[in-house]
Amino acid sequence: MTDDTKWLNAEESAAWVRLIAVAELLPGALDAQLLRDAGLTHFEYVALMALADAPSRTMRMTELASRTNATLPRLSHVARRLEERGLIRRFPCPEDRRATNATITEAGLDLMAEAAPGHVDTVRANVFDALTAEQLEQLYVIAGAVLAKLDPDERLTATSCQFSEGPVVRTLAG
Amino acid sequence: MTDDTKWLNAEESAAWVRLIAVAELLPGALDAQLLRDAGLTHFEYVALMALADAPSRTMRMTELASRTNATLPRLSHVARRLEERGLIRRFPCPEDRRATNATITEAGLDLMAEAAPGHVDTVRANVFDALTAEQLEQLYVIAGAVLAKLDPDERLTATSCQFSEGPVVRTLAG
DNA sequence: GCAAATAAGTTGTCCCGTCAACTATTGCGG
DNA sequence: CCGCAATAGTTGACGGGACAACTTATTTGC
Repeated sequence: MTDDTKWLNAEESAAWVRLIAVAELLPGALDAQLLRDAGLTHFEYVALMALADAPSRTMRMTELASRTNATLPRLSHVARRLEERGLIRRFPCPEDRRATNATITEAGLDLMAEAAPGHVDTVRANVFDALTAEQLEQLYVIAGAVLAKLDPDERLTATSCQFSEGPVVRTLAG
Repeated sequence: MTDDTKWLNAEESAAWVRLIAVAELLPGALDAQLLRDAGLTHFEYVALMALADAPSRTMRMTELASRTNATLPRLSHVARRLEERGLIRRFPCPEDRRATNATITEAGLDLMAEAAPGHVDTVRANVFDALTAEQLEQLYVIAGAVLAKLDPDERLTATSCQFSEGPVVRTLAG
């Protein structure tokens, strides 16, 4: 039986098992903490953060969907729920009346301010506390190389910094 | 306003954005290819692979759930569907009559043999083709360090190698 | 040995995401 | 300009996963 498939060697296989395990467990860990402490899924958190970081805290639905790797129907459902909770507001775009703009509300910003510290703690506890400075740099490079394949247009990474002294914190600081 | 939260610095924030993007995109890419070419989700693929690699191609439901990071109800639903498709069989465990054993069938092994090459190709195309040998080693170490936090019991990684000349391939060759 | 506690699975319900269909608006070719 | 394709977004139906309730079997404690 001929087999021209280039199977993974031992090193690749071992690394793959670990990478898959991380990709499997990390979202669950983030969701669990955010749901428990702020009633938000990680997806909702990212979407709200994207709005908070946007100019005038407003973004088109299509743009937001692209940045968060969501389909438009998914984002529409999520936006409806967030709007019902008073965390965002939607209104038709003046320039293109097909489009809808979403804005994070003050209540939304308050919730983000409340949720962010616990989330950052979780990120540290699960990831960065385990890494050296050197490994942090390596992770950045490796993830970048993989993303060049998975996300060649850089839809997900074309975002301003999310956790340092960004617009949200500035907003909170007044 | 005092704030004792240790926010992410620029390097950490940049690495985090990329890591989250990978964790977000990778499962979708794997699911898409496997669903298209074999009608299997990545979760089903991993579950079948775990069975194929198990001694006598059989495993307890609880053990399989633990290895695949699934709740027991979820695995039960998935197992029912896989059984309806003739890919696995379930039968009560003789030693503990509470328990259920799952076995992958010949049809299941055939499907795995059919699906594996395309899956490995996808893994290479999206991950390993982008990495140097040095980065492969770094990825292994970094993912291991993160998993020590996320999965201290090594439930997900206590598996035999999945892609090199393992039991599945031997079964196919024999 | 028996009752209570625990463990293994299954089933049903609810919620979220995907897909398909639909509306409304804009852009484009003739 | 006018008709048609393309774009933006919403809605409803369907399917998968989480959670709770339940059944059955085993273990533990007395």
